[in-house]
Amino acid sequence: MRKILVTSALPYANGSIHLGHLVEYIQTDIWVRAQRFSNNSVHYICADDTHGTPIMLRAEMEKISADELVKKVHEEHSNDFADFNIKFDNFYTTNSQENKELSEHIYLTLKKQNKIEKKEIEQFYDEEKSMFLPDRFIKGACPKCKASDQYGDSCEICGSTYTPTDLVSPYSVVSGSAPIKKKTEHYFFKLSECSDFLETWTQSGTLQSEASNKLKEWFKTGLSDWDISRDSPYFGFEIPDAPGKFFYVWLDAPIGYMASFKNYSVRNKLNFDDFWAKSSDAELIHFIGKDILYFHALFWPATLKYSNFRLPTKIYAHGFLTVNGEKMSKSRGTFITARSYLDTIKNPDFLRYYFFSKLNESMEDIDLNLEDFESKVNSDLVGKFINIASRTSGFVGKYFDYNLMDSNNFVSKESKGYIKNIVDLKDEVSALYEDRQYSKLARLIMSQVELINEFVNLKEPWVLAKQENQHNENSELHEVCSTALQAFRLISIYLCPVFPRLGENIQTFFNDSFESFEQVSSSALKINKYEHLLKRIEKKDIEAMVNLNLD
RNA sequence: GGUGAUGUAGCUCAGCUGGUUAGAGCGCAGGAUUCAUAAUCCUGAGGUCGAGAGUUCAAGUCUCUCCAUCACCA
Repeated sequence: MRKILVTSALPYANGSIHLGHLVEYIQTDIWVRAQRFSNNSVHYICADDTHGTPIMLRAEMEKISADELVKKVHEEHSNDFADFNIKFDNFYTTNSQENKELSEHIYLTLKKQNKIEKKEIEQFYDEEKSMFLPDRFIKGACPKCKASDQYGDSCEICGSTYTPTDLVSPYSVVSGSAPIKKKTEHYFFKLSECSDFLETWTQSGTLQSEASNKLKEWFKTGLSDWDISRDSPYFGFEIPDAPGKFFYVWLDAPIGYMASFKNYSVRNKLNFDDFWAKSSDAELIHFIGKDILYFHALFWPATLKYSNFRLPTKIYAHGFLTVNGEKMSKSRGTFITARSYLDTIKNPDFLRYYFFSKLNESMEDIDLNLEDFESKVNSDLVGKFINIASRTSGFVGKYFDYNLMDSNNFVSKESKGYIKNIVDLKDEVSALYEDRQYSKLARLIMSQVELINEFVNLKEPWVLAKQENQHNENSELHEVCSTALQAFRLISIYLCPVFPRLGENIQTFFNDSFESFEQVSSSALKINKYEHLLKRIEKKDIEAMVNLNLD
């Protein structure tokens, strides 16, 4: 049995969860559930990422303290995740005592290892607010195309990139005043000294090959040292022995994985070191978006290594979500929040299945086409999959008092064959989950579903049912319906990690509890009266969802 | 500007190390059926595999150039 610690990236406490976020949480949650169905021991950890200037300023705008804001958002995020059946073992916060202690410990160890140095740098400063400004908080006209109100790092209109100094008449987003340049002392993690280690490590099979290739490019230009401090005022942890200096949010964010686990391990009597010490034999697997590969594949392993912790076993990066083929957009109503989906479409399983049917192991972007979403999900899930149970269970109730034939007692070669084929898929199914080849798995399983419907059409149980002698147990009618329903059960076991809510309904229907892929070697002996397991998506609900997200 | 990726039927996507008439699902057209949430099954129409050139007996699959989209970097 493998011992696995899994993380999803920490959502920033500055905004609501949207469908783009959910690609990752759904991908990870399916993976975690599937691992449990493969009888491995998994701990699934996450937290809110709570520090930094944007949080500080937003709290100010809302006239509450940063702590209050972070608490409020944590509750919102927790509810969103819970309602999508993203089942973290711990959803914690980086604004915690555990995280503070671990961050300090790691920093001090790095310092002892001579990996920290102080350098004087020049930064933009807002005199009116008495604070240093990140690039994103300086706006002005683009030097190239003169578009107004562009950010300090790049122009959204013409796409050119530059530094804030290049802007025409720059101003601080915070106060509106013109920023000045000011010198200050910052702390740096000497990443340049870690090049050799990182270059080897990133090519060692921990990353997808695409990701390794991407990183090669960064090594070509050479790694520069990493600025890990920010000046007061800043919402975060103050650096030990450095009054007025705080850890940059990206230092303590990944440490939040450890902190969340620490908090969880204490409550669940697990040994922290079993998972984080250098000698740990547990796997550590990070699911992330490709946009933060840089942090997870360079800064994070370097941080861990030189503070004497274990390194990640795998880093799995996924692509972005587009909606109807385009970047999510507020003006088109395609910047869809998790909550608006839940309020209109209600059932999280639809989105979970849709993402499942499109995700693979690569970093390619995936597209949510809303029309495709509606027809595909209705057709696959309701039209084909659920239909198997819906079209056969009536006969079983009416003529056989809800009793099913045990698959082992099937006499026809066909029935035996269908069941055996599905049972034999077990290893392939669990391997496809493991490798995150979800879309391939979806096709594999749907092809089985189609075979069963085909079989039912061919055997015409409704014709058999007209014959009196078919109403006895173990008749052909009984065997045909039992074959379909046993197959339906097996497929449900395979897909249970994908749609937990539908899975619940199916388990109730069979009076069974699905926990492991091993259960495909058993049969169900009785069903309950069939009630609709799933209600289809309606076009008007999708429209309502889009409308809710229009600016 | 540099780097990486993507570009296959109306839509969403498969096509491993190059090898018979390029596949699936959805959608569409026609038919079968009525057990089932107008669900299911069969048949069919639809593609110069982004464009051009090259290597090869043979290229969607390799090489080069170009175009488009996306991301990252200075």
